Amino acid sequence: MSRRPTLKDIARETGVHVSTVSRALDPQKRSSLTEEIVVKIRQAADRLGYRPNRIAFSLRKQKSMTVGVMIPDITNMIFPPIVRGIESVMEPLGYASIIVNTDGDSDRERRLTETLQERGVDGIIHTAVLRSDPNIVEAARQGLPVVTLNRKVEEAEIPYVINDEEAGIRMIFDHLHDHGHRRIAHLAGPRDLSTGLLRREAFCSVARDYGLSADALVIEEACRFEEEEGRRCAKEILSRSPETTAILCANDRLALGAMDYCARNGHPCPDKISITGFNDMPFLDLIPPGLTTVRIEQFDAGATAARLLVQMIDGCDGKVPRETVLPVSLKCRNSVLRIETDH
Amino acid sequence: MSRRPTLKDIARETGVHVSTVSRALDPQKRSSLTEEIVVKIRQAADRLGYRPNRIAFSLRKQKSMTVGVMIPDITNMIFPPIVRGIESVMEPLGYASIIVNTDGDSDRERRLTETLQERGVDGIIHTAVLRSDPNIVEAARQGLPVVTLNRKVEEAEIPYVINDEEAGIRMIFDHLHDHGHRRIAHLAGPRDLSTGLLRREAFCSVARDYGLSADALVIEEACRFEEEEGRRCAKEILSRSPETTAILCANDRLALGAMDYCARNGHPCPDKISITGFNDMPFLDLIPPGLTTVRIEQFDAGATAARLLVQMIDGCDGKVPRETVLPVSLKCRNSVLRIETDH
DNA sequence: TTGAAAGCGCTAACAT
DNA sequence: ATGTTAGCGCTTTCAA
Repeated sequence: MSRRPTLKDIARETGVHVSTVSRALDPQKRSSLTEEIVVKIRQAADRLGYRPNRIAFSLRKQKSMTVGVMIPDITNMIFPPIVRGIESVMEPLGYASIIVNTDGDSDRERRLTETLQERGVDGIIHTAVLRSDPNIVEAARQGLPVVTLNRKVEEAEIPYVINDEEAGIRMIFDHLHDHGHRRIAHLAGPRDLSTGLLRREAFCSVARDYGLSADALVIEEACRFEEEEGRRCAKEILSRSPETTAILCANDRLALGAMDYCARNGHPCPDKISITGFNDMPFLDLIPPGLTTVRIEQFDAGATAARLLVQMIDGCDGKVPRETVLPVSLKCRNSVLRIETDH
Repeated sequence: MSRRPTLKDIARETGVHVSTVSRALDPQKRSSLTEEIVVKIRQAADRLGYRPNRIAFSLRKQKSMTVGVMIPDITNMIFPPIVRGIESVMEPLGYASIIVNTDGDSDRERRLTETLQERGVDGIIHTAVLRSDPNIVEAARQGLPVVTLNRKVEEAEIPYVINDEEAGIRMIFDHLHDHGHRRIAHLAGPRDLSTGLLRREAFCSVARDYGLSADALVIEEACRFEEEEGRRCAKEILSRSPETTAILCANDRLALGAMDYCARNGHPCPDKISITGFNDMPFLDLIPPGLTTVRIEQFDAGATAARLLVQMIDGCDGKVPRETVLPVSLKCRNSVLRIETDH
């Protein structure tokens, strides 16, 4: 249990200076040394079981090879794939990720941002729910590389990666319309979350394109992206507008809640009402009747954000696109019924 | 975008020595300074927006205030709650966690263990699937604090936190037996995963207690904890032993797969066959008919492991129990039918 | 009560 | 091609 060997130990062992050892162990500068001494040093390093001390490295180079990943809550199933996407590009480059859960709490978020900065992270990937967040913007303004995921950033020159929410809503609206649905209600997400707002706006926009007037639209807004809110809003929609044939939900959990409510109250999906989701979370295949939804490539989103961040860290800020929009796709299961058009 | 202020900057600003600044900012040693100068220093620190450099701190104190968390795969839904449990005790103490995914790959695991050590983690929480893992054991032997989750460790003096698998299997077996089931098959997990083996052994042990001879037991072993394997093994069980009235599965995903197979092949659960799971993963409520399973408190498991690790880091090794067994509970839904006993 | 100086392990500019 | 030296930002003896 003796302490880890350092360059100094290897230097003593091989009778050279520590800087020589440092050079011998650095693939970049190895070339400027005698083959013979390099071999000797590497052997000694192996023999002693030398492992570089990244902390000392970080202090010296002012580079921690660490990035911060801020997410609302890792237990929300959409985030693990994002995290793995980030890891898939960061880890091979030698970066470690410190993942923090903000719980959407802005106070907590501020503290965590500070913590990450104290730890000298080289950059931050900020997977946002809240549409505005001063702390991270401030950090970015101070020169810390930041990339935002899932949120358009107006405040600063922060590059962001988003999914094509608008296209997704359009796809699924088209899909419903193609199946004869004309009375399509929207079970919207919270307006203060970016996805909630974006999808709602997209819904209105698409509906307008189909010639529906804005005030004729049935929209019910959930307070949170949770099943319980899905149930509540489904009830509201059904009572306010009984002729509704389809509910286009802002995400899968709301849709699942809506389905559950409808099933328990004489409107089984899809026979009596069609319901759609957004996200395509895992295990949807196992939940009857099978939710038709919009698939988002979470892993890719994470990987893309990571690649952008690395570019920024490497100082290629100029080449980093301000906006990256990732394609989404329609995932058809069995929650949409083809119905007769009225006329 | 000027660089972050350091102790030296505050020293210059206030006209004192950096060591004085260091003391003034350390709650522990503040007492040995003049009230007046402490105030002056703290004000200057605030004004400059001073944030301590944890990397320099780490190098000096040989303590990174960072722990490594090794898990197989964060996208496996049982792990996020564990991670949050760990975070819930670590973060308030000032520790950050570096989470790494091993994918059950022993080579990857070796590399990641080294990476964590290079980064000077103060300890590691190792959430294992594989029953044996030389790398982490070696690290522990070298004096690195290590706590293992979900796995009994024979190899070394590593403290471990496990769930009471045996009690869980017994509960659910009792439950099935109480409901009249006598022909209970076991859909076992992979034998090389700790939970797979433990639950299988528990099943055999309980069956023996009920007077069933070992060679009469119907056991089918899955190669992986996945739905597809659940389907395959369910088919196998049904064809080998058509009189089976209940399948006790080693985890929820296997149970879900088994349910799916049975439903599609004329044995709907629970009417024709009763099926049980293990873990109580999220969303089980939404999947009909509702899987009866054993609930594991993943969050608590993570928190418990974290508390043990902190104790070890603090040098209280003596007081750390070698074994911690967490209670589990029965979660009844609707996948078990009461049937008539034969006699 | 405060200052001076050393050093954690490493890299890099400069010197030889 | 290798050695010398300084220093990243901090804590901590030892002196005063």
